[in-house]
Amino acid sequence: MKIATWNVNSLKVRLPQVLDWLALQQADVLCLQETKLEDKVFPLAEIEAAGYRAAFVGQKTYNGVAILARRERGEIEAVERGIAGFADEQQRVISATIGGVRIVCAYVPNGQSVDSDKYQYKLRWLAALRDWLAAELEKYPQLALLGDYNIAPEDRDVHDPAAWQDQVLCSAPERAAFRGLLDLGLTDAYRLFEQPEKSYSWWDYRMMGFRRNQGLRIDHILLSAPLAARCTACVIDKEPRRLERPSDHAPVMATLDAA
DNA sequence: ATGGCTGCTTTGAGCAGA
Repeated sequence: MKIATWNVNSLKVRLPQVLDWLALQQADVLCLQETKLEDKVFPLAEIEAAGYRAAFVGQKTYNGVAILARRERGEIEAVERGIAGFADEQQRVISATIGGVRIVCAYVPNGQSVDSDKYQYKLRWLAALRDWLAAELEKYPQLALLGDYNIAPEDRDVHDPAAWQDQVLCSAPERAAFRGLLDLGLTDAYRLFEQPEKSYSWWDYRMMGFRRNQGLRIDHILLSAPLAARCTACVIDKEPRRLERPSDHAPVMATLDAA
């Protein structure tokens, strides 16, 4: 079972790339962030025509998340939107069960800068996510949290750690929040395996960030212990970032052995 | 030192992203 996450920065613009990527990779589950689409205009027909089902929640202009699942994998079950107990107008979380695996698709707030109100919202949001996930893991021991975390967990996930030190995406409180998720018993699938140095999942559109590999690793797949035991690979696919009109994020994909 | 790109918005300059 191949499960993946991709911040597409507008599904309206990136839908052809998403469909091409699914056909190429044959991913079973793809979590999308920043769809930027209201539910009434979500391209469900095109996705179904490609052999996938979808659960989604969105809004105009900002945020928006979706879970796509290959029809052969069966129904998308027990769909839940948002973080229970955390009222939030921003559509950043959707969860569902596919093939016995609880999939949580998350778009963590960006935070803008460490001295902004948005940063405080990000930290509150992450605390609520952790508390909610603690309970979800009791209900669903086979749980994967996939998405755009907007956190580079360690300096090795940053092209220029000195420049980014204490900046948003890299600050100590954000990294502590990331470790708080690991403390729930989750494992960073990417770090289960030997990986190339200077591996990133996001590159700034400006200043030829991608060509110079000036990036950050901020998109992650965290696995509960039973799933980590089944994980045989985790990769960042940089190919879509090379396309015309790319998202600024690359997809991340983990492979799980049969249970 | 600043902004450097992209997508979006009751179309056009400003926002948000990271």
